Amino acid sequence: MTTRDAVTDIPPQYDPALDAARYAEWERAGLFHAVEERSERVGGERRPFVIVMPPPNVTGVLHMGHGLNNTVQDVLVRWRRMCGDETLWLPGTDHAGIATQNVVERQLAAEGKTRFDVGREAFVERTVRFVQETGGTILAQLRAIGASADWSRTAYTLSPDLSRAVREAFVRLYERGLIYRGHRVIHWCPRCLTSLSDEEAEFHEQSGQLYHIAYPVTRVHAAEDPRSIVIATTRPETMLGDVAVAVHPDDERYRDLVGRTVRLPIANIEIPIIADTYTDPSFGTGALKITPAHDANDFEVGQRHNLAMPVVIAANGEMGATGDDAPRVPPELVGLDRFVARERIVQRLRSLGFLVKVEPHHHAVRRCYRCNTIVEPRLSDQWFVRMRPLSEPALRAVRERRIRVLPERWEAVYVNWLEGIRDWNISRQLWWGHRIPVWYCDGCSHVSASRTDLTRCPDCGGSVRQDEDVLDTWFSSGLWPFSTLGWPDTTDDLKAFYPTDMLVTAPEILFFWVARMIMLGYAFMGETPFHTVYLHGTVRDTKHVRMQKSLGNGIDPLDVLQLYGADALRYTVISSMGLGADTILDPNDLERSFAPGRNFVTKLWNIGRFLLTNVGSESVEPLERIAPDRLTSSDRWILARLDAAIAACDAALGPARPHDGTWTEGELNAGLRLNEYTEAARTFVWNDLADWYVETSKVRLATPGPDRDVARTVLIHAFDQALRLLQPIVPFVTDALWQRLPGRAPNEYIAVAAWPTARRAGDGGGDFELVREVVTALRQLRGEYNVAPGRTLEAIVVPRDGAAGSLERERRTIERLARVSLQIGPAPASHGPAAHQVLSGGSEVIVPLEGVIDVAKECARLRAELMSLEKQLTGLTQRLANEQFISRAKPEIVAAERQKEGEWRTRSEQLRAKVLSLCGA
RNA sequence: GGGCGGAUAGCUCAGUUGGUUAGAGCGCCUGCCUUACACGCAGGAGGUCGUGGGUUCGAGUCCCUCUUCGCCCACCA
Repeated sequence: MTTRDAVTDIPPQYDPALDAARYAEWERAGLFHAVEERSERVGGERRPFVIVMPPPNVTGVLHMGHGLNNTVQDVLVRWRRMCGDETLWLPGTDHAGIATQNVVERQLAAEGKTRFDVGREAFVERTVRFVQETGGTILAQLRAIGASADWSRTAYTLSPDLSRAVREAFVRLYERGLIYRGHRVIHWCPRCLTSLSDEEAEFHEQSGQLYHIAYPVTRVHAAEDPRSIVIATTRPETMLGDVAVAVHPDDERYRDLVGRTVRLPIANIEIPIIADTYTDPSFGTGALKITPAHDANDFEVGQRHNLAMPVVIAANGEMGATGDDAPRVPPELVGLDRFVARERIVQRLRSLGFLVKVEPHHHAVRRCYRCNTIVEPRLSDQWFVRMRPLSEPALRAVRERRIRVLPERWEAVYVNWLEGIRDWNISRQLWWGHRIPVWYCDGCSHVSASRTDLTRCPDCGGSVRQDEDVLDTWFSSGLWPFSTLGWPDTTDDLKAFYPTDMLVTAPEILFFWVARMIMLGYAFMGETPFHTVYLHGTVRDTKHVRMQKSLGNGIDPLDVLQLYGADALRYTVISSMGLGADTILDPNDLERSFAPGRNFVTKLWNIGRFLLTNVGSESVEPLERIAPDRLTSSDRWILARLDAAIAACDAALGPARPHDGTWTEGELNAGLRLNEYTEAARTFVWNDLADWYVETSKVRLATPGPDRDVARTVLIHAFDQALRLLQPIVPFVTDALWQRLPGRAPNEYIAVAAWPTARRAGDGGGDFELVREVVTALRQLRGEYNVAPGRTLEAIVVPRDGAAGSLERERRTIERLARVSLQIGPAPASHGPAAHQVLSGGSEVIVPLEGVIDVAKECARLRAELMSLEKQLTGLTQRLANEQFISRAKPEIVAAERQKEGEWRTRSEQLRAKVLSLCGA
């Protein structure tokens, strides 16, 4: 905004429709562009401050979760930018393997096709096109909420650069022996047709049935009594894949049966009874069916006992077996969905008499985190990352305080997870993602992991084929803090900006993403990727249900922008940002949720409106040139309040980084209290600046003379500083106002203006507190006696020692704010019925109200006040008489209590005298 | 099954190491369009800090019990 509108043209509300143009101007001015040479790590002058944005899914659209996450980051980044750091907020998107593939597959399904109908190459091409069409959406939406990211560095996990980093990372881990191919039971999604990591297979509680099934023991000779072993299972369909029944070796009930066999019903084959300590004798019947191909634990038992591992459920979740195992699945069950088959098998068992009983059973089943399908444990070949060696430095980093996790309680969760970490299945049977850079030789069966595409076997020169699978999408996001800066090359960006500083995200991806970034950061960079992990809460509705599009309880941030503007959205989100606290918003009442933000923006706007119309266009002296003795008590007061507000904001935002790479005890949990920061800035602007200082200044601004200039200077200074304090939260309205302040050059932007520092000068304006007390007391009396607003009262203030002068100087302010005609001095010898108010310092306010005052009412009011005060005083006196308190409480607390007691006593005596004179006994 | 967090005004939440008469926003009541703002101003009502016990001179704050809501983790079929 280079033109300054005539003040009369300023509308009474800020118009958020102008936000987009304003943002475009910021971007044009390059305000958010970080310059690597300025980083002190490469010889520059500035400390770097870097946040890498958690990349949203490339085809995603903005929801409130993004809104919250990115607003938090933007506030931090804007704060540090004003503090003079070379600030980089690095944005980007994630190709989001399964998620994106599922979207495109749904499109295909609408055309009646599957991905197999179109083929791998065409499918990937189509997905690339889809990403090109929709990929920019969410980044544009982030601009709309004001995100001050460095868009020139926008990254994408599937870009050529980052894909090179992914391949490099894979090969290095492979070469270090940390990646291996394993044959084992993994989580399989029969809908997505891919394996999943432990984290991607989420537990969901559900009620089901526990089926008790009798497996008849094979008789040794015809005369033997028929016996059977009863096993319990929640998944009867897997029994077709059973290869044994296991009992505990010490279990007396079955000791004689170990080594014999049972006949598996339906499949009608003989399987052995084995002893294994994995079996818990106290659960159910103490006998356990072993299905190595369809249960991870059974797999281990199977390995120990060298058992066969027949697969009886196909990849798509339908019953079926191949080869020698084919006879296990009866023809009528082949091709049935696993859950249909379950019912059939149960019916069959019942009719055959093998079903002993069915019990209701509550348990947790794993579901695919992308499509919610119940995951099927499945035996297959997958690539794994050996995690133990990687987890050690990641654990040490937190234990040795090179990384802090806020809120602190998540640190224990992080540690607990890393301590029990298991190998990470990184291969996915998908088409959308980074193809695994491994080639198999057709001739010599040599396996090569390669940085470049191979066409010939490096060993024998034979033809090769690349592994069909792609990598877990979280593998590439795990490299994000350095892959986005140019790794594996040693780029200037990497030197200037790695390690980054803070990582801001939701706790739900602590394991998926944060922990892996830390592990991979150490693995490849030898250093932590960031020193602070800030985990914020979740956006929920008023029933505390997580906001989700699919649940229909979401709020579209774009609706909020439209109705109330980006600043209102940001203010609302940040002001409720208690450390780790969830944000509750009402999707059915946007007004209620976002009005506070909008109201605050309007208030700020109108302070500016007043100021610009009243300060005038003449130049304003800078505060430094105003001699201290020209400042009034109100000036000194507001400047002291400003200092306090700055200190409170600084304390709430906290240290930006640890001093020497390690967090001290005191700093570990300090800062990032965004709600406290917001509140400190808000109360200053609204309750101090607007309610008192602006009101006080009105008289001075209307009176020509040297004091008018002082008022103009202090007003402009205080407002300027307040805007700076608020810029990170409400960047649009503060920018609009700040640019219009007198003396501002056209190309100055508050986003890169200096963060305020306290002046710590002057006496703090304590005198003005008495003025405020007098005004408040008079207003209360007006209210108490229902004095008509238009009526000017006569009022007498009897000042405490030495207070007369400052009261006299603020006479017109008091008269205006309280609508009184003021007399300052000793109490008149006599006056008619009057209302009295005794103030804290011993000053007294007397309002004679002939004809209006009700003596009885005033007596009642005074008596009530006296009683209340004396009650408090009694308590206080008792406390001060208590030797235990005197000896054990901190001296400063005792001193404060003593002083308070003195004040209260004086006040109580004065009140008592008033009561006696006005009301008699 | 293990662990963690919340329960404070009608609603949504602050309340740092125990120490003034427990605060804010919204809502509510009364009165005001007082020429920056009715998205506002002034005044006001409203809380036995979930329950029961304990430690302490003193507890919303520390300890234990219970109730309740939520979250994370987990190979008991």
